[in-house]
Amino acid sequence: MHLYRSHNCGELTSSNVGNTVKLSGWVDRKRDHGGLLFIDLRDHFGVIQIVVDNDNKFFKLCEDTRLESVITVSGKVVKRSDDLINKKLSTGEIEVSIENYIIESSSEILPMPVSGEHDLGEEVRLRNRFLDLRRPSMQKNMLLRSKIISSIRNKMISAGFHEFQTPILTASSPEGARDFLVPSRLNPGKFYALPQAPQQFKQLIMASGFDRYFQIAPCFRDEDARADRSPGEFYQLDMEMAFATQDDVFNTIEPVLSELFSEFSDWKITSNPFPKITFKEAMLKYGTDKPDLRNPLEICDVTEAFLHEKVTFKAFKEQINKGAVVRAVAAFNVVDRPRSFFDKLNAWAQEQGQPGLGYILLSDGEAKGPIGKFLSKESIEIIKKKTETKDGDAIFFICNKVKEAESFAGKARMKIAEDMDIIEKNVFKFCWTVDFPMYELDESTNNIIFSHNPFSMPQGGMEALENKDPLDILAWQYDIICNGVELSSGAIRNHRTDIMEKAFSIAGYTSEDLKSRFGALYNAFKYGAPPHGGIAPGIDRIVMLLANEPNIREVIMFPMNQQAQDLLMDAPSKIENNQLKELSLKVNSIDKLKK
RNA sequence: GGGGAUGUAGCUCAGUUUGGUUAGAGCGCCGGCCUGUCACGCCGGAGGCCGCGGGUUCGAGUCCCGUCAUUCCCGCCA
Repeated sequence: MHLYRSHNCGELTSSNVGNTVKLSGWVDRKRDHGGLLFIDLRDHFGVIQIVVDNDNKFFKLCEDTRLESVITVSGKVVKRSDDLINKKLSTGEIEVSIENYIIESSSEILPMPVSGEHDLGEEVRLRNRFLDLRRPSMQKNMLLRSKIISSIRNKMISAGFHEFQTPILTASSPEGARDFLVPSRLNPGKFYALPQAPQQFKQLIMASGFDRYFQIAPCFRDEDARADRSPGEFYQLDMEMAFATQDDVFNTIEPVLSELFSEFSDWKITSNPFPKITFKEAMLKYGTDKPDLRNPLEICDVTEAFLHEKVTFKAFKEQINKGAVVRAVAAFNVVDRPRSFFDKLNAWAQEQGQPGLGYILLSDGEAKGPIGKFLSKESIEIIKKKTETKDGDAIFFICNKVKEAESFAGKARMKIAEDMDIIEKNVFKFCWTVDFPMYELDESTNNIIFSHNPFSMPQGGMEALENKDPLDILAWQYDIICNGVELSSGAIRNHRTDIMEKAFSIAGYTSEDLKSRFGALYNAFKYGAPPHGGIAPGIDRIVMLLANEPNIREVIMFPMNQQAQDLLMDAPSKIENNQLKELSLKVNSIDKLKK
């Protein structure tokens, strides 16, 4: 018989009754009855009950074995009598009566519970991640992650893509997020950067004549964390296609995502093709470029209704005269809600730093509510028509400068729907946000800057760059959204050096800037580059959605905490002086350093 | 960098509103009892810098100031 096991802890059934088996695993739980002792033995595959009588020579040893110790037992598989069957366990019809017992590795007193599902503090979980990961829910998440990645690889390969690795030690890129830097020993004073994404490499792969590239790519960005943003590093399904239009990219990635989501979830999924919403429309109707379409409420502009001469609502009128707009969120069938429903929303708005959340209630053909009395018949008609509301509905108003109004209306839309409990459940709602603007105005400097990726192809190409107002130019740039979570940005790239120079010059860069900052790409594109485009959905976020976890750390094996510290490995850590010396580095104000 | 929440036993938390005897519970741990449990049960015990520092007070887990840590959000994330 094998040194450690003949079976795993999850596979034995009543068909094995009478067999002598050997099992290894962790002591999940013990129930000591003095004359009789039960051990729940757990491994990756399941849990099985081991039973020992007190006339067994191993009884005392079993009693003394601490939880989470690793043991090897052998014994006979015994059928449990009908009244002793445990239906919660797949192995619940049987148990193993031990004939031999070996402690492979005994456990000290645990710093946190392992068996059972407990709410535990993040810190203790991360510091003892190897224990945390033993818990069935974490085993399940990690397995899901593995299967998702494997499935993605299969789908991409069968769609004609090839996986290539790109460098981890590369050059710092001037655009985008803060880089993680790595000092070079052989080149004193110079630094590598970890890639924020393999963006330039994948475009170089296209310029190198490969047709369809993908990679489960590690990406590194030194930015602050969020619940859905792991600090430091994350993974993307990075992909790029030669001779591709925007629709080609959509038609390629949509089936991958929808098949993936239906493979790993029972929830309803948006059918292909996913709806496409322009950036402009998204900002108006949803107040964000990542609309959560599970929420049926929409925003619309009703500025016009408040301009009417008979409207006496000065608070809005004065702001409108200064250039503000009024956005409305219509909430259907809320007339019977208690006053507290509206008061709570108003209080919430004030917590958000707003003056409040004004509303009207349509009832008996009239507009009631705090703002109702200021409105004229005509203006109410305009509002009803624009918001498509009727008696029984309420309309909430937000008046502010366009950007602020959009953003707060977006928040209010979600908050109102949450309070109404009308956000659709158990469903994945996908959409594309398309037609992002190529440029935007930097409000602090009044300069025109790239609004997203400077390598996106402007819609209309050179002609648009030469003739249009830069702020009106759209880019072949798109995001894919699921339930309000941005899974990825992508773009059709600018593969023409002449259009690139023009595009950069509009944002205030000279052709020398372009060459020095993005020399490799610029150079490569001088010698014949295919039109190309791609996208890079975030793997961690996909797994998070499919695992239905609210926090991305639940689907990452060894995540860092919010301060970008690995509590298990104690990273980042101090290094020896001779290491610094070898790298020609000196650390300033060392007394300020923590620990 | 800014804002909110939290910080009490190894773990999860109560106690803080209204300052007042020796700071409690469950799990875990140690000891005892228990032959059918499966979150086993029962009895007993150990375990506390109430995050840290300062202040107010006769007296501070509780009030005030500061600070640190964890977390969520804003900024940031082409």
